[in-house]
Amino acid sequence: MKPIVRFAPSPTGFLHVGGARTAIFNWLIARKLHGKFLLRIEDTDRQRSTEESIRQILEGLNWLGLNWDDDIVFQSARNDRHKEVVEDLLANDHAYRCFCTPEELESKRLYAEQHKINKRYDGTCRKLSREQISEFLERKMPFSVRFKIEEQKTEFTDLIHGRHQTDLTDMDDFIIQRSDGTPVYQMAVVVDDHDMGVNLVLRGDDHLSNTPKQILLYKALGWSIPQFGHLPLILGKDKTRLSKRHGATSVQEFRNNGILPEALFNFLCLLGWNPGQEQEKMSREEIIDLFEVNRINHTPAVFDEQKLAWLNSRYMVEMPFDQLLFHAEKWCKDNQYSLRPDEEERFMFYLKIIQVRSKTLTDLYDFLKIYFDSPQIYDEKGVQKYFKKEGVSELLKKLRGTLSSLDDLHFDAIDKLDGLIRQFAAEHNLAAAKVIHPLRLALTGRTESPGIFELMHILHKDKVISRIDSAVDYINNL
RNA sequence: GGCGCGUUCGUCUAGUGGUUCAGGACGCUGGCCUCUCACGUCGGUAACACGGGUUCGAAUCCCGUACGCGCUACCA
Repeated sequence: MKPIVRFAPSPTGFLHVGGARTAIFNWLIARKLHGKFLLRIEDTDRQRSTEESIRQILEGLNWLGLNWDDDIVFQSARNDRHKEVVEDLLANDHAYRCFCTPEELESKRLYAEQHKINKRYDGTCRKLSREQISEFLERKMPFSVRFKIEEQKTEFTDLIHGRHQTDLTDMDDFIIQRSDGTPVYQMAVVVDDHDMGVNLVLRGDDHLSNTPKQILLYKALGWSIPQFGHLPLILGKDKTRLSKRHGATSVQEFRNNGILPEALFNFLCLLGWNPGQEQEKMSREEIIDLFEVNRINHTPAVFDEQKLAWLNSRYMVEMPFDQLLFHAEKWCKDNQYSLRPDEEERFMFYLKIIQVRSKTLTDLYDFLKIYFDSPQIYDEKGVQKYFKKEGVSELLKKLRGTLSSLDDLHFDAIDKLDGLIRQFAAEHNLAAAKVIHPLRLALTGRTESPGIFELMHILHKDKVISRIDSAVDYINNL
């Protein structure tokens, strides 16, 4: 049977990585077995749901490449249908009206808690007579609708956890419709999943204990029960549920931090699922191919940002050049930097040598900035170590003199620059490093960078000279 | 409180009764490379929560304990 799965976020915030992973796993099953991946927005909580959140969630899914099938279902638009099903349940005696007020229930609960007795609903309204009910209805008393539990236990096989039995004897006759006529979550999911044809529900572990209730509803309605699979949660470093205080948790934040979608996708897959092979960096196609629900773990996994960073760096390094160029050009355009035709070749070369040093897109952009702009600030430690040394200003000035007397063509050959700097150092009785380090700081503002001779070639004569000048000024003003 | 889920290196995990004094990856760490950084490369580090069983034999099966998490709402 082809799986029809769904992702059903409630639009009360950004797309969380936990939600994203749930979406990914669902998407993978659908794509692997040529089923459908549906999207439903659970916006019944009108207070907390926002348009902006919906936008963010869709954007996050798109960014991760999780395309959905069919039209998006908005739960709030299905109120009438939910009511209709509740009416059926009422008519078939699978549910009953409860006229207890929230206040009454609350005080009963409190009492039960204090006296350490079972605090489940006492079933007052379950025993109401026909006459009482019509009387209450006539008096227009508000009521909620409760599901009548009649079975002793339910049983189902969870795709991830295996056989799962629940003793129903101490479960409440749970509410399925609020007194304002809106359905409660348990009711809405069942109706929507059924109507959407969902036959496999893969969701977070936190719904595991709710599943028996839903199964009861399916049975009462005479609907076929989907398969269920419950994914372990994602935890933060301190092993508690991943939340804002653990740092970045929304897909959007990772995007802003220069993480590539394919890296986050790949990483999230590895959280709780094992491909059954040692290779961990996998393309979307490979993952679809290897994905198996029965290789999903049942242990909660800690979100390891360092490993994500590593994976991302692999994606950066192995990125095809045209893609790298695409990102670079987009950045240039966004920041209004442009190249003269004679610069292009050197710029491409620069891209290649900064690629291996960029662990994120942000790193890449930082390197690009070095190409276009003279250093605005110099690394503080570098200044201490190289600029505050005796005679550095004079040394750079002399170097500037030597370089400025060179022909432009000299900057086209990296090995010539190499020879020149080493010779210059030798003439001043210095180790080459003594010249290279201050020069690097002058050209980039940093203590680390790609090879200095490559850099001189890339920046070419004009930029090299003017940056040395700025550095000399800076040193003289120290 | 009740019910449920879970527990292999710091982290992600492999492992489904013997071929494992537990394999891979990230991290950390030592060397090499070197103008710095990164990459690369060769090494190192470190785990079956605890206690009982079952068995010739247990990380693997069973039972307790501890710890963590979830549900127990007219939240989703």
